[in-house]
Amino acid sequence: MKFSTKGRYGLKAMFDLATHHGEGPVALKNIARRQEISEHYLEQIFATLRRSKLVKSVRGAQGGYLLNNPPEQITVGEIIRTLEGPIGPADCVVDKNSHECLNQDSCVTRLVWTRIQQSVNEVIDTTTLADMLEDQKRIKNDENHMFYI
Amino acid sequence: MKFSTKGRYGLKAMFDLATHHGEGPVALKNIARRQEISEHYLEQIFATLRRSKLVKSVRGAQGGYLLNNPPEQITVGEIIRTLEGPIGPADCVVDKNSHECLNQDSCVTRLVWTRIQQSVNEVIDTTTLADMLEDQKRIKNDENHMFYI
DNA sequence: TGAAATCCAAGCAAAACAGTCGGAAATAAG
DNA sequence: CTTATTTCCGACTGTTTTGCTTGGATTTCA
Repeated sequence: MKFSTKGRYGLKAMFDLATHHGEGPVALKNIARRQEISEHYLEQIFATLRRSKLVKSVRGAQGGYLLNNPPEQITVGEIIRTLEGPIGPADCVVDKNSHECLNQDSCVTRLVWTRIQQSVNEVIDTTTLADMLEDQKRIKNDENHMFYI
Repeated sequence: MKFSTKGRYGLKAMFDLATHHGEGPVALKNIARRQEISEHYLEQIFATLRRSKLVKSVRGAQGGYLLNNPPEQITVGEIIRTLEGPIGPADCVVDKNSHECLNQDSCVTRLVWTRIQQSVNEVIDTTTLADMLEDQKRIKNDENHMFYI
């Protein structure tokens, strides 16, 4: 029940991009340094993000990546699903044609998986990069950083 | 972001046990047949469940497993955490001493992971096996089974 | 005594994970 | 025009996790 590094690094990197939104292209090298992620590995992640139109790239010297939409219009859910695939605790709630639910009894456990899936969706689909920028402001203003523990 | 077969089979098996609560020991062979799970693999799962006192065993012929507490007192969360370990989308919200959060910026993404974790906890910690038995009654009463789709 | 069950320890193939490596192509700056 | 910078692309690889299987030992009821 954990996300892989693709999803975790990807969200960090997208948030990094959001903090530099409006300042022109950001080079992977800088994101990699700030977030302590292998640059080559980040390349793979950004290839996926670019193909799904969450970012756009500028090639060549002084190039880099930019958000393809303002932070208000990019949800955590879009980022994570792009990098992790569809979210759900079991195949039978992700893939309609799963063969795990032949038994009628198992439909009840499926109900549990569905509830988990929906509660995760609720969080990730209602949180945008702009919301995260707001969160960061609040964290920065609170000197002892206690409220989020 | 998926549970492994241990968690998924484990919940199915525990629900199976719950449906036979009060009828004496249930043999793994029967659970395995009903839920279409390898019997030997189920053994491993039940070894874990037994060590964490969610079930008790009766050895020998006519033996089997029983819930160690009534279905009202066993939550989905207990079962899943026993079999999957602590739940959370990233190490930094599961393991306090994780080294992933050195950068202050990353605390914001951590806030997202925490919200996901809490919303999953809310579901699994408030659902008991007794709730699932109730769900099954509702499903059985609804002939066309449409409400849970 | 024997069948039915849990208990226990190992082993193992396949898949997923988390990268690395080497170079090609594009572009801005000097 | 050249060079440094940067994205782009594809292949490869070691490690870990997953999802079992196998083979037996032990307990207990009939």
